[in-house]
Amino acid sequence: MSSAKRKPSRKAAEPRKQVVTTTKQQPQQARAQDTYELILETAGHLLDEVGLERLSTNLVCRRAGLTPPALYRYFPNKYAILRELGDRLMVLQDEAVLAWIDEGGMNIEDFDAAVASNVRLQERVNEITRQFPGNIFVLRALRAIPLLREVRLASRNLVAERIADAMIEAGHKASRERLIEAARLTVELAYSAMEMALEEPDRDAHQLCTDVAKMTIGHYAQLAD
Amino acid sequence: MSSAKRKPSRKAAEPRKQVVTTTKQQPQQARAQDTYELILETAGHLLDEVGLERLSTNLVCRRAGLTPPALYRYFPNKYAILRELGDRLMVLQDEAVLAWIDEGGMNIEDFDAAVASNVRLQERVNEITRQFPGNIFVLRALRAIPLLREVRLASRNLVAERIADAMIEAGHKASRERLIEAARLTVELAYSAMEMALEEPDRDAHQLCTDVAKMTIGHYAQLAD
DNA sequence: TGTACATCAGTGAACGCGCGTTCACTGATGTAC
DNA sequence: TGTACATCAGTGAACGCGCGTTCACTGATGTAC
Repeated sequence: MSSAKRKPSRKAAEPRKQVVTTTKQQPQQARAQDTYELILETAGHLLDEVGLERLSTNLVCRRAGLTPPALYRYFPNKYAILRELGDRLMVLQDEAVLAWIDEGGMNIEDFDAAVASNVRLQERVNEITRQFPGNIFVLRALRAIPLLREVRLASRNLVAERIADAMIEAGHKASRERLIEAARLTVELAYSAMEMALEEPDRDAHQLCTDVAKMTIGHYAQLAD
Repeated sequence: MSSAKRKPSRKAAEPRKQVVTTTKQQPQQARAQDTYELILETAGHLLDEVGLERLSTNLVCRRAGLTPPALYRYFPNKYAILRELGDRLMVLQDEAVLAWIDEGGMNIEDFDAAVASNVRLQERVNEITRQFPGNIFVLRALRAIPLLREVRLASRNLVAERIADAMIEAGHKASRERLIEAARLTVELAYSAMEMALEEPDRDAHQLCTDVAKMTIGHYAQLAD
């Protein structure tokens, strides 16, 4: 579809947005999967080294020992790579949250115990993120690049809905809409704290998680009037 | 200094970081100030149109009706422009917060009244930001570009300290360090909510501010044990 | 189990473009006397 | 109040570079019989 549309090739230096298809092309056969992974891994490490702005497809190729057409076969541009990285990080985080809910992480009456449970979740998610190559830069890209924002928002909204549903099951009185809205905000708060912990490592991460947990649990409690 | 170091011009494609001096050059004489402002204004509007990634010095020049050396006289690169824009937005926001503190916005005992006061501040800051050209993109740049992060953090830390001091004056028992730490988190929460309101305009902004205010005031109250 | 062939995966080399940056210059603004 | 000169502000044109992208091709992997 994108290749078909590219043919006409207007000569005018048009201001049109040239909507970048972030969907990647044909993925696999045995060794192809390896290079696909190699590209992602290389990009992640390059992010840590040169940052978001200086990452380019050519640079990834050089570093991965590939020629551009090889990369091109799987990713139409650097945003497609970032999108895949962002997708994967979000999925990992989401899984941790959903597992925590399934384990009953939210079925706790006592305030302090609920806070402690929430802290455990945050620290688990933070650890997962810390081990992900290019973590901070991927998170920044998810905020800064319009095409990737939807990945972030989709993840946040999914998690917020599940949290809301779990609260309803636990007998919370507020409406589902209201709970989702509240959960979105608390998830954003957790994101912020995670980025703070990653970007300012001299900060007391445990204290940060505890504060976030107290604000979160307190907010849900307050919502029950 | 940077020009002196540039002379040797190694032929090797070095991986050295070439530290980008974001400090701008000589600013003013009568009309020069106008072009300086024109550059910033043009950049702000271009951000809204093409986004952060496609903004370039050449593009700003074309749009502003200037030749590259004219821009170059004041800004060594596009990051310097973004830095100045970010600086200005942060200063505007900070002034609003400090004015609110001076007006006694924090000297309120009653929970609901304190929440209402906090909401008023947030809405004032949001309005200031909304009127700033390129607002969302400037905020994203402040998160995504390493050189600009310090601008954001400096603003956040300044505001957090003032809030902590105001709380101490109002008789809060916790230590200054602890209060600053808490304030940093609540300021980040306010940033997040502001970005949410800007990026997802169909959201109920007033409700969002109220939730943030409740979490914030609740957190400080809880800190007093 | 081996050969013949189709499809998949990656190469080597090159392209046009816009970016950042610089050159030597002209025109505008201010100032000394 | 007017001229002469220094400094400031901006022009026009060009450069090298790396980026995104594409071409026609070779080599690897799987499959039919």
